[in-house]
Order: sequence, then structure tokens, then C-alpha cells
Amino acid sequence: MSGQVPERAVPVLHCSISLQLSIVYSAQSYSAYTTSNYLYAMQRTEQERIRRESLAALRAHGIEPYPAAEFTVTHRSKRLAAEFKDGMAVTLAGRIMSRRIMGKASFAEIQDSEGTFQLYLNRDELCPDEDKTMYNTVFKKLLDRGDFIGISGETFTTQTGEQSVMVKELTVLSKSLKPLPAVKVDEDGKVHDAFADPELRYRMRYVDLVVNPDVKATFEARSKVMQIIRQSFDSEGWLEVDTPVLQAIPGGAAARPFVTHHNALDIPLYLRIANELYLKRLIVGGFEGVYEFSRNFRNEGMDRTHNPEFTVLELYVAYKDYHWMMQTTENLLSDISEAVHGGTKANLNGTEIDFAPPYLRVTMRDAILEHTGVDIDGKSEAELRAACEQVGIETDDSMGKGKLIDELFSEKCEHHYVQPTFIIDYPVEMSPLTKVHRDNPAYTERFELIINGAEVANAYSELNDPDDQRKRFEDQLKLSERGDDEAMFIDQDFLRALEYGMPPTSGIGIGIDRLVMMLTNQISIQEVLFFPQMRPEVFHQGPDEKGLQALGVPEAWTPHLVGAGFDRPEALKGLSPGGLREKMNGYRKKNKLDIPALTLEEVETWLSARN
RNA sequence: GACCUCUUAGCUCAGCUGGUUAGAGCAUCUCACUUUUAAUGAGAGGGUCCUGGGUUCGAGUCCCAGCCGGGUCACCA
Repeated sequence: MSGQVPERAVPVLHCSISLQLSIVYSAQSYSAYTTSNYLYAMQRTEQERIRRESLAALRAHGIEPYPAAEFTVTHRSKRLAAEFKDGMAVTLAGRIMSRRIMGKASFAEIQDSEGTFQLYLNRDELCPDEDKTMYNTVFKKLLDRGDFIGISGETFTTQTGEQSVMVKELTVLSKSLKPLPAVKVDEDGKVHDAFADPELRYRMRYVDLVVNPDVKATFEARSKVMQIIRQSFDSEGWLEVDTPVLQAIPGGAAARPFVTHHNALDIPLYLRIANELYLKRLIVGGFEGVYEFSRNFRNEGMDRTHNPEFTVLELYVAYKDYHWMMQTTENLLSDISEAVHGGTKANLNGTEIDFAPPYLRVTMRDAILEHTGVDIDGKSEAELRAACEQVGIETDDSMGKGKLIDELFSEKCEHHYVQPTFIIDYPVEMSPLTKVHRDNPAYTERFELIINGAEVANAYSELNDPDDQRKRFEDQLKLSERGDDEAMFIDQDFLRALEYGMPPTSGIGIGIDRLVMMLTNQISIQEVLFFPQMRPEVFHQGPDEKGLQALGVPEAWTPHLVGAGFDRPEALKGLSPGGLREKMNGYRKKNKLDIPALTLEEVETWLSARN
């Protein structure tokens, strides 16, 4: 086809409809072209229909909208902007994000992985010969916002001073069939008509990432955080490892696990709630430092700081203690902040957080004393329970000393610590995997890092005395018998490993999702997870006339069942024959259908075939 | 799991005390336009007002139930 305006009239329209059907009903025979299928295809939005027409028209012009061949670029947008000189020959690829068509010349924005760049398309530059199809038809009519193209051309600066590429060659790389949200940014950088609905953004993160550059930046920061940690740990010679996600005993933390079943072994398996006990086994095995970015799973509530699956960086280093780990942690966080922000300071919800070391160290006893007036030192369980009641914390009989102290801290103290603070020396009852404090056996060598009132890291001088560890597990078992459903399971193999001997070791778990939240000024964990957990979306599958006919519904009736909303066999589930008959005969009357009314027997046959 | 709240065009949103054919901007389509940039000018099309009941002469609007999302709480070392 040569030149001139595209015919979007009847022939192209037919072509596009048959194309839609072949895609939508590829699993069915092509003869499934019936009234209701036609209607279903027509239910697409106008904009989608037009894009499919353009898709078919591109093919009619001999242009494959989804070519297989590699397309090699010379530049990406950010680097090109940095190295920009007039007169460079460049090749770029990306998504068309906007077009400003002015007759025989146009401007367009192309977006690649680094950002956007302006293109200038001039009819006679793009099409120096007689045939102006590529500009008049392909670019102006058949391409849309969202399509991927590759271009080659020459750089120049426009009258208004904008870096641009004069396009000499244009290659269609991929046609987009759904319109992107129409987000616009004005000259003050203000965003108009933002794509902001959280449900749509999380369910269709791919769209979110395309139209919201800040979202992309958040995830780039997340990746940067992990990259800095790897670099830092690898340079120490510590080993990145993988340990089981499917565990027979969900150990290392106290939380409700997800349960699954292994068929061959015929046993229940749990998705890990922590990987701690496995990494310690590796220290027993002789590695000096091991770390893992562990995806953990906890079958608990979801809110803006909890997702059922989340990522914890666990690090264990032999011959170290928790003081060393505090220094290591504050230096690491400072380095991470430098890498992400170019400095140690980060803004979080209007508050400036400073990651520069050293961080304040406050013992748990002092923290509780300061914020509640209660001195936990030497208190019995009964005294602690009374103290809790006194400051307005509800208690019950299942709560032991550890849990009572934990309530005092998390209810009354934790939120006071906004700047990074190490809360240290936790009571022994709430730390079953931690070595007792070198100076006082009522406490343990444990710290948590609190930032903006939330726990970001948890670390110990690891308990390596096997007999003490066994006793601590047994204490947990007693708690569990009292009804504390968070108490830990006993892992006999882990105890055996300790009996072979584990060097003194310090370990830490850093909540990566929360750390990224702190560094990227996000108050919801969903903003730092590409695909946060959501209730599954219900998709409308479209009508299944063959399925209805298999139940005995005559061909004359199937389109009308579909029209009345009974569009698949499943839609008939649990209906009463009388009710369905009445409804469909009513539909027949209302639409003046020229087919015999349904009998009760007929409808009963369909339903009994279904149920 | 409990309570509160929201859902209107592809996107962002108006829609009063229930009242004619549900509106706007952007996006889309048609036409014009060879350095624009939230391009511009003229015209056009586009709606399951989340779903299902109810009240009413009449429901986007009021009532009841429910879905999805959001929030608060519970749960959560």
C-alpha cells in the first residue's frame, strides 16, 4: 500500500475484528464467530478497538508490529543528555510517551530505561522520497502513546533550546493495545491527572512504573541498597548463601507459618519464617561470615508495615559480639545512605533522619524506666503484670515475663525513638536465641535498631552454649503450653549442631523493606514491594457458549443466556429451574425473541447436567 | 476478624434538597498546522454511575446486603 491517508473504513474494521477473535478465542474453533462473541469483542473500549485497527493496518502496510530482530541502540536518554552535542548520529529505542503533531512536522517524547528524550519528526526528513507513508500514515495515524519504537537520526537543539533528535529512520518495535493513563507534567513540574489509585497502581505495577517516575526511583533505590550491602560484605570475604525456604520445622523466630504439603514425602512443610538457624549451622560448618537476603513468610495480618512475604538480610560473623555488630551496622547504614542520597541525612515524612554514626545506645531497662517509670530490674512476673496494668496495658495469663516487658517497650517506648537508636540488653525471657549478658545473667547481649519508632534490625551475640540453648527452648515450650502461640518450636538438629561447637558469633537481621521505606520516604510497605500481596483480582473470563451448549442449551438460546448474564456454565450453579426459566422467558418477552418459550423440563435438564 | 470509609468515561474528578437526554479537563477520532513542549484552533464519538435488592410517580443521589480498595483497631518479637 502506498502513501495517503489510511482507510479506517469497513475493510480494515473487519480485519481487526477477526483478529481480535482469533486472539481471544484461540483455544476455540474459529467458527465460534457468533452474535455474542461479536458483541463481546465490541465491548472493548473505543480506544482499544482503534489501536487494534491500527495494529491490523500496520500489518497491511507490511510492517510487523512485533518484530523479532534485535534493535541495537547507541545511547540511552540520560547519557545522551549528558554527552549531547549538535550533529551526533544516534539510535534510541523506547516508548512513545507523547506526541505533538503540527502538520508536516511533529515532536514526540520517547521514554527508555533512563528517562525521556525529545524527538523531532519532519515529514521530508523521515521520508525523503515520494512515498510519505512512514510519516503521514505510520507515525501520525497508526502509532500511539505507549508504542515502542526505535529511531535513528541526528541530534540538534531547537529554537527553544531543547535537546532533540531529528528522526531519519523509524522502526516499530511493539504496538501497545491499551492506552496508558494520561499523566501530564506542566512546566513547573506539577503532575496533572496522576495515576494515583493504589489498587490500580499495585495490581498493574507495570503501568505504575511507566507513568510514575518516582515509583521507578524508589525501586532503583531498593536495588542500590542491596547492591551496597553485597559489595560491603563481599569485600569482607563473607559468603552469600541460600538456605531452605521449605522447612520441616519453622524455626528462628516466633510467628505463624504458612503450611504446605510435600506429596512424595507425605509430610507438612512450612514456608520459612526465618533462616537464622540454618545460617548458624553454616557457622558451625566453618564459614567465618555468611549472609542471605531471606524472603520470609508469616501468616499474619497485613498493614502498612507488614506484608505476608518480606525480605530480611541476615548476617552471621564468627568471633564477633554485639558491640562489633552495632558498629558494623551503623557504618553500613551510613554507607547505604551516602549511596542513595549522597549524604547521611534522609527526609522521612517531614522528619530528618541522620544515619551518621554513632547511634545512641539505650538499654531496654533505661528505656522503660524513662518512659514509664517502671524499673524492670529484678521484678517477678507478678510485679511486672501489676506494672503493666498500672500504665494501662492489658495482660492475660498466657503472658510470661518476656512478653510483659515486650508490651511495656513496644506500647510505651518504641515510638519515642525517631533517630536511629540501638535498644540494647533485652531480658533473657524474650530472647531465646541470645547469649546471656556477660555482666548480668538476667539480660542478654541483644540489640534492636529503632528508626522512626519502628524496628529495622535485630541482632545478638549468638547463644552457642548447647545446654543453655536446650533449656531456653524448653522454657519456650512451657510458654506454648500456657497458650502463647508465638513460642518457638524445638529444633533438635540445631541443638545437635551446637553440640559439635559453634564459635562465638554475632548475627543480625535487617528488615530490608522497612529500611528502604526509611530511605525513600515511604510510609507504606506496599510502596517498596513491586507486587504487594492483594486479594486476587476477579477476571471476567468472557462467555463460554460451547460450555453452555454442552449442558444441552440449544444454539438459539445460548446468545440470550449470555446476554442475560448467564454466560458460562458456572453461572448456572445453584440456580432453581423455575427461577431461571422465569427469568429467561421474561428476557424473551422483553426482547421480543422469535424463538419458543422455555419449558421447565428443558431448564431442569441443563441444570442437572451442570450440578 | 471488627469498625469507619470510598467506588461516576481510558485517566483525574464535578454532580446541591431525589426531578428533562449524567458533566468537565486530559486522552481518543476527524480536519488544519514544518522548531513544539500541559502545543494550538475547529468539530465528533465515548457511561454496567462497583454489584444485587428495597423505598419512590421518579434513584448516580435515600435505605439494606455484598465485592474490591483505603483507613483505624485486633493480630504481628
